[in-house]
Amino acid sequence: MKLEEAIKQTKFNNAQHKVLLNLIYTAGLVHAEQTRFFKAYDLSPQQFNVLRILRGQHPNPASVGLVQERMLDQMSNASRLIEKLKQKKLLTRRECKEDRRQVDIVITDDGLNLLKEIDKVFIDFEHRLAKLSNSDAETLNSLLDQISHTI
Amino acid sequence: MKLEEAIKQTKFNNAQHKVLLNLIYTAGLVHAEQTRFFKAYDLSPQQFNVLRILRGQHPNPASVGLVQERMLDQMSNASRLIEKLKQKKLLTRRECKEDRRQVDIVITDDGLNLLKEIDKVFIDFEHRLAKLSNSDAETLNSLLDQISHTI
DNA sequence: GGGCAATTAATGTATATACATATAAATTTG
DNA sequence: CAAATTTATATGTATATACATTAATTGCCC
Repeated sequence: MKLEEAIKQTKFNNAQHKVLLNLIYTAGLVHAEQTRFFKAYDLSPQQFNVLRILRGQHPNPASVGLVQERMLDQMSNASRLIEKLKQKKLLTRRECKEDRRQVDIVITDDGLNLLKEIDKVFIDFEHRLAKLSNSDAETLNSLLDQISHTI
Repeated sequence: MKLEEAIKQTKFNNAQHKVLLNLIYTAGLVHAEQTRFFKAYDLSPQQFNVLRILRGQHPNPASVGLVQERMLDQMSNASRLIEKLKQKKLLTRRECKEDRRQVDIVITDDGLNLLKEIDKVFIDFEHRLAKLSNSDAETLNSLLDQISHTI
């Protein structure tokens, strides 16, 4: 559902004001769909994000800090997210030999298999969410970049 | 900071995949800035949203349901948000005479004054966040509409 | 009018998040 | 090399959110 219908408002102060509402609204929709999608795998979108980061490093370990700096929203709970994934046996966490402040985090075979399973349907899912031509998608990316670049 | 720098990733599967990351990322930045902005008024962005909805109805009362359906993200805690604003004396809540299941919610003079104060700087703040030409802003709105329309 | 489904709001609960602080190890500095 | 500083991670706490459930009231249908 488009913004106007969703919030029952047809007039906006200006296009910039509407952009901000639309951005938050649309991102919220996308986030909700992603949450629903990943629920079938007992993951949150962020947990999936972390697993993908770990796969990118595999077979090398990653530290909590490395995961955190690559996460989409860098809040302070990478620790707890990782703990959750460890409980599900999707990653291992052990003290780093070289720097005992750090922990070595490695995705497990279970984690890799889960990602492989998700891979099968993930691209289709993303294209369903972002139903845009390549050129529209590129335009959208560049406009979003304009915003994030100045914040 | 742009997406690529923020998540230290320069290659994406395709433009659609990047759009989804970019959308969540940029909306997160905007949301964080809004949270920071409203903190000076001891409000959350959602609380501000609720106050504006109530001002739109003033001097008529609004029900919890009406507020909820106009909110940007319609979660289930409109009740609790309203309770918070009542504690701050920014609105009043009383049983609705016509339908005793409902409650009549009205913004107080304190609430209206607070909004008036925020109004003074809010447009500038929004233009700083969405630094786009009118035509770019309109393009962005239409691309976001394309996404939300199909979800 | 009595019983039942639908509506409205509030609450319970688990998890997520923001922000501050704590703890421990490494690094710098005098 | 000891003290102070910085860095890496974990934890505490308050609030936010998603989702399910409850409680009260209304409207409907017979």
